Amino acid sequence: MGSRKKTKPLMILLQTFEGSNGALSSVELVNQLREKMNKTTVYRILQRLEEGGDIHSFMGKDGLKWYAKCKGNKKGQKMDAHPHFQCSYCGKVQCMDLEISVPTIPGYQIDEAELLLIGRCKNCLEELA
Amino acid sequence: MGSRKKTKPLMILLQTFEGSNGALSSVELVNQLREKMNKTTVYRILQRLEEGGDIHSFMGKDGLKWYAKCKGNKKGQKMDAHPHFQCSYCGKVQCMDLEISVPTIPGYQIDEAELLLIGRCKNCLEELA
DNA sequence: TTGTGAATGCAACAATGTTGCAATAAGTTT
DNA sequence: AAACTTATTGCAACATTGTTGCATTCACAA
Repeated sequence: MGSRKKTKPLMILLQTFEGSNGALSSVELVNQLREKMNKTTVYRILQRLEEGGDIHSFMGKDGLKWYAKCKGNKKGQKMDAHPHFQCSYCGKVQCMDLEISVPTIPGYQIDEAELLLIGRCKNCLEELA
Repeated sequence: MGSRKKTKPLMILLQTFEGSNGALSSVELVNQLREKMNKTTVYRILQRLEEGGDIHSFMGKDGLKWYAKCKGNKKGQKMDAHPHFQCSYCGKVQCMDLEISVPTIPGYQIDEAELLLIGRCKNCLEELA
């Protein structure tokens, strides 16, 4: 008894997303998992998870890559387009549960759309009040 | 005659934007101006131009910072929100002359919105046809 | 057990961007 | 014009984010 299998990095990473409501930046992930796995592994697993459609990524205004768990949308389907909100005060990023309207442009083929909203988040606004 | 003032880096940079219809990435700018000025100067001038409202910046899907000249909108006014299109084939980025609709989110203050559209641009589509 | 391919760690590298400081240029005051 | 002051630039060194090559380990199948 007791000889349980070592939890795999991929699982650890997925759990990290479960335990967080917002999006996680690469930096946050690398730091938070520093003792459990190598940063190369973090990046590689993120890539695998993204390719597999389990998480999606986008660039923050801060120049960091942010990752979040995919909710409703099935694997491979790119156009689930919800906006992301980045607070310019606390820096945190969240997925917003809204549909965005993606414009059509004659002559162009649009495969993906990222709407990044920048401002002040609920928490930071309340702290101010 | 002939002793004209040396053109200042800031002017050179602004002219670079004039001569280009699309957006320019930091990398492109640093490379293109390598012989005329130091990369530190490029970055510093970009910052000044952005603060002054002459250009605006946004993150591309490629993780690079892209810059483009501000057209209609007056200095300081952030919410002119037009989308940017990045071609995943040639990598080029353009400002799209469209208004985008920025959602409202109760409890949040939205100061800025960036819509990045990713797909295949006119040129790349035509080459395929 | 052995063999095979995938997954991981490690170190070194690459690219983008920033900082400190010295040198220069531009503008002001006397 | 000379002296002073401030802003601009260049350079080198650094910081951060991310990638690559290669050796090692792990998981699984024969």
